[in-house]
Amino acid sequence: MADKIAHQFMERFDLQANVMVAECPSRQILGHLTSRWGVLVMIALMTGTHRFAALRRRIGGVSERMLAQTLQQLEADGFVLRRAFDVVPPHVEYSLTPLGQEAGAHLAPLVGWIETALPRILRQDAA
Amino acid sequence: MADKIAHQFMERFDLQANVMVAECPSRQILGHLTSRWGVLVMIALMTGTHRFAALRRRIGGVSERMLAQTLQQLEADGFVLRRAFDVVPPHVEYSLTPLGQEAGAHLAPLVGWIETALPRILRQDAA
DNA sequence: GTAAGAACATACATTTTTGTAAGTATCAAA
DNA sequence: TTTGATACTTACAAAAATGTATGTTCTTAC
Repeated sequence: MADKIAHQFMERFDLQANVMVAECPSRQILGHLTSRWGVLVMIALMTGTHRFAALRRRIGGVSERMLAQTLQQLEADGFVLRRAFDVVPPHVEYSLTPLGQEAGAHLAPLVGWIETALPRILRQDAA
Repeated sequence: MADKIAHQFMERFDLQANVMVAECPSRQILGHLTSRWGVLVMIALMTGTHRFAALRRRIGGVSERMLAQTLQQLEADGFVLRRAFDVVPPHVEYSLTPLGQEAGAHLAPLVGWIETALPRILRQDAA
């Protein structure tokens, strides 16, 4: 699917990926990582393994549909690891892969900065 | 407008903003900064002042409409400074405000990491 | 004199994203 | 026995994002 296409471009961008180029696969990865729920899922998983319902409770406002979709995307990119136990009721654990932790290590500071800078940012708005 | 509402919530989140809370204004800021074109505009402006057309050429795939819209949003948040010279044809320069540079300082590493890690990320996909 | 460039605004159409509601299977608690 | 919890999926609908095309206004280059 879309993955095969990415690999074709990959050969051209292997030497130097560039997000400024529309066709560069890095664009899509950036998109997944900075998607509305993607960032929050990554941040939430930075604090350790979580189950689906736990993530949903932690991330205010996500619908089940969006959470599932986002997790699948991040899993496909290799950022999230999904471990399912074959029991009933179902038990599934989500965590970050080593690659995901690297990404998270860059997302966390950004989010952290926004949270602490928020008062300054909002004050600026009025000006 | 929406700004006034943000300030109302602000009082509650002034002590500690939290992106995990749906109503926290930090969510919107995060959204602007990580929007499809927002990230790229910020990154582009990290390298200095640019004119509208220059930004458009630099950021592959942006339409005039989206670039203008994104720039206005970032300007409203206080991340981007717009300087217009009253000449004809029009001359407008965009740059990052101090606040914008702080934000950019966190976005750049993220994007940089994605670009260098891309080969690893894409290989992971196949697995 | 006609085309091109500058930095957008605006209307309209389409695409993408997101939400809502309901369904699935099984077990434990009330 | 009805409800709740678990982790989803699917269909349908509404909302949001994005693209395309056109217009503006004046000047310079061809």
